[in-house]
Amino acid sequence: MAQIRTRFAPSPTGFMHLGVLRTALYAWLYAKKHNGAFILRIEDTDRTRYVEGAVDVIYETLKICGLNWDEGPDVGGDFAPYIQSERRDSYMKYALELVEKDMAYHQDGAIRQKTPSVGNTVFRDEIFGEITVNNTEIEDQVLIKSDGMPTYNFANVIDDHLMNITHIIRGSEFLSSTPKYILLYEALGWKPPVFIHVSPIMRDENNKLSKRDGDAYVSDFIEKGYLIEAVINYIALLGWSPKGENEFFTLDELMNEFSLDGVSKSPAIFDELKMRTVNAHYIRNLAPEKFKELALPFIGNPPENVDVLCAALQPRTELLTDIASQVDFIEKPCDYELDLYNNKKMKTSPETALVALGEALWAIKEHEFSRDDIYNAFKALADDSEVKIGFFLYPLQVALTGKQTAPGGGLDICIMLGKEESVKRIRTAIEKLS
RNA sequence: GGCCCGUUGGUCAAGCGGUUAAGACUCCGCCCUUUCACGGCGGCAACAGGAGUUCGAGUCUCCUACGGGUCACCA
Repeated sequence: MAQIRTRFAPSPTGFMHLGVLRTALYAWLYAKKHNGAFILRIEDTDRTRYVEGAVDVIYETLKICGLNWDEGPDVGGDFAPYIQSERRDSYMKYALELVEKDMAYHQDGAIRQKTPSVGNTVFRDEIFGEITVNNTEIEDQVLIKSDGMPTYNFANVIDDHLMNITHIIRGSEFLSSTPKYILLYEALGWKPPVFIHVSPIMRDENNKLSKRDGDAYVSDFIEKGYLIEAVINYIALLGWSPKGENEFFTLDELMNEFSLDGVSKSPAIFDELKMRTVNAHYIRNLAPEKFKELALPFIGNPPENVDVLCAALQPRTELLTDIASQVDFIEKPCDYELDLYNNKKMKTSPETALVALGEALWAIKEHEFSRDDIYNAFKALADDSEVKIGFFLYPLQVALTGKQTAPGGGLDICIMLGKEESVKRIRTAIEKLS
């Protein structure tokens, strides 16, 4: 059997939409799963929409996603060029061939295909099954516009055939125009490729996820602190479901798992909350060094023991961008009211805090500066006075951070900040309480 | 409006004639615990509606409703 060849054919608009990325992903997965080739072709027949640098955005996005292409404008290939505006001559040739065969005609400077007015056009879509359309529904379509450029549909058919594309994976908005494609393949005497239409990603029940919503671009999500692997994983599952229970996949795993029969027919509503939790999962599973590398830019001036900080931050980070608000105490404790020392569960108050902090000072000074040693000191203290250890550690947290919730308990923060800084902050807190 | 397609919890979804109708996210409890998280355990919650076919229908057929797509010399 011939090699499977899929293609991704975006128009260079300057941005990569999530839905577009998913289509590219499916095309890539399908090709790679079957040891096929993934072709990148730029569809720029509409010169009025040309945007400077837009092609680079496409390259960059595919690269960070790991969707490598086997043929394309930059890497070349046996069927170059891969930019439609550079392929102009071939389109006219086939259009004229159809005119020659009396299957198309000139009109107002354009060339239109003659389409039958009786009978049905039937085709099969791998997702939707067999679809039948009455030919009376199909108008004579324009092949070449009066400016000499091919229409999108015509260029597509020609290019896909010339590039030996075997499977066309694209958005379901093309389902309705597929009969036109079929008619064109028939007129040209070519074998149509396999059609695979994928339903759109929706913002809500009524609207597609779109540029107007402001945050539908891949770049938006990266800026928000998403890991690209998480984005890929999430959108892969939007509209496709794997066989087993596992919902987390690397690109390679997706490639192995991917199968057309798991692709759903109905549109899927995008849920950022869920994508966020997928992202959180990816962040938690990062190697500590990797997390540190990604987190550092968001931390500012790191504390004495940055590794402890990162270890505390990692399970508390869903998006890289929510690190900043968690580390605002590192430079100096946040401003706080004495009331913050009141905690019902810990049975603490400003008064008890004063005592607890005095003990904390002792515990830190008299013991090895390690988490375990200081913990044991507090534990003994707590057991002696028959209180929970939080009786000592919660006030410590407040003194060190000025915050009710922190990435780690009092002791963790203490270790993060280091002995000297901790002692300094505890002293300041004691003054404030006195 | 014509044509094409779709419809399982709030969301993603499994299911492909016989199930107590999976799982994940959200939400709510409980446990763990020095806060908050992580983690563990448990819970709430669905076959759009109506006719058929069948011993039996979420699964097949038809109708209705709702939703999407498309009807360009845009892509």
